[in-house]
Amino acid sequence: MNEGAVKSAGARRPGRPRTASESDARERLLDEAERLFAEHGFYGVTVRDVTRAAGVDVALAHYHFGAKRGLFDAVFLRRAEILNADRLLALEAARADAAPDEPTVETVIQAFVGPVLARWASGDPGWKSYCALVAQVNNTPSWGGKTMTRYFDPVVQRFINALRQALPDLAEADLFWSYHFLSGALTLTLAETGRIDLLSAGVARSGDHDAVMARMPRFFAAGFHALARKD
Amino acid sequence: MNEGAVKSAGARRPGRPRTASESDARERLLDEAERLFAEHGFYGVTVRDVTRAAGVDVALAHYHFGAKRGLFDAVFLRRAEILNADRLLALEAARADAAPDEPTVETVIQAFVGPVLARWASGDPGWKSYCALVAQVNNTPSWGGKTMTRYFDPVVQRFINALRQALPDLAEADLFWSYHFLSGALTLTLAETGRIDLLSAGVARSGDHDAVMARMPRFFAAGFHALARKD
DNA sequence: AGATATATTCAACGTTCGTTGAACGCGCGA
DNA sequence: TCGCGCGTTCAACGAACGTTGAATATATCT
Repeated sequence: MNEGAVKSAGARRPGRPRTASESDARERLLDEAERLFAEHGFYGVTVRDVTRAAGVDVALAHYHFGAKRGLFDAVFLRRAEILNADRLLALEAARADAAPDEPTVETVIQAFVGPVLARWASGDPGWKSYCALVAQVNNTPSWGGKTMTRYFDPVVQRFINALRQALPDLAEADLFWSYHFLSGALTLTLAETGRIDLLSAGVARSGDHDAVMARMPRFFAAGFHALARKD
Repeated sequence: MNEGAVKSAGARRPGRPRTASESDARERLLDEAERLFAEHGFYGVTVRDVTRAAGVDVALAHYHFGAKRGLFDAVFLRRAEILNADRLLALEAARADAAPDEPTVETVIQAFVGPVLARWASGDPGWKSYCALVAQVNNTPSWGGKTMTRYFDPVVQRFINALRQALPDLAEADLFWSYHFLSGALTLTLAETGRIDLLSAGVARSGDHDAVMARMPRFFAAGFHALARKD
């Protein structure tokens, strides 16, 4: 008999029939890769780390995803699509609520940060990891900008347009820099490094979704408006 | 004769006498490590990458810095001390300018971001790399928070105090979250990933120090004030 | 049941990793 | 001038790396 896979991490039910496409080993590889990449970065994780955590042979990762980078891209793509759909829905809802007016700056920001913060605070550790991963990529100089652009900026452009309509007096450069500030604050929040806990001696807690949601839209709406004022 | 070190990167002047302690190979190792760590992260760079770039043998890195992590820490510490001193000086200058009043929120923010943005835009590639490195560490979940706290937060606390004095009505949690937002925006700026260039089709440029300095203090001062308003 | 396709493991490849002990060169104080 | 200490190179260790071709197990189809 097969005596490999000594410490199988899987909850694999042996009797259940399964079609080829719904392999749960593949899903487990994605989950473990997500967790490990988020914690240690792309180069800080080996393919063997991932396959060991998933309880499968190292060759299986290459069978499903090709090279190591393919595995990373698959991880990054999986939830990006969900997040983009969430955001577009939230933007449309904000537009519907405000009709026949355009939604306010604060409402647009809420539609932008709300979906990701909700997933982040949902209790699903997969989403927590994914958010931390995005934060790291967004601050990676060599290939982070291009990666973020590719996966997220088509939707981001829609939000930029909505912000532009809400702030007709804001210069174009101001608009993009303001979004840039928002993006940096959001990703640092999602990184959840624990620094704010230490700095504030516990007054503010890294994972406090409600605290962020209560402050971020108002804080950044004020910033956008401040740059729009010409004085 | 020695035929190693084929492509020596050094501008080593052969005639100059030098005491043991001012070895420029050591300095070159720090410079190259800084550049490479900033670009690819800690795990994305091998000790051999660094020594090859510095034009020295791989064993020399271990002689000067012990393990790989020692090299990284030496890189991180070198400019942290300079930056902290810069910031304290700027804070004192702001206080002196405002005396006998307390400096405004916008002035304190200026004293916080001004020194690092000035170094960042100074044209010294070493400082550019260092800033990108800090950005990456600040967004690293596993050990980033602790590292930032250790090297920077003693000085940050002084700025927090100054902000507290400028905004007596701001609740403590609001104060720390506001700083957190500022920190995220600043580090994403320093990361200089080029994403904003792509997103704005060139209207905003990643490395544009003047653009950031002209917007950041006003933008974030407005954010701080917005959370202080109780409505 | 037998054939077929997909999923997974086995075993190994060549390379590169971080690290180390010993030797070497050389300026400087005795 | 001798030797001593520091900076540096040499040569190599064992381990771990990403990747691969072939063998094996499992599920589906005829």
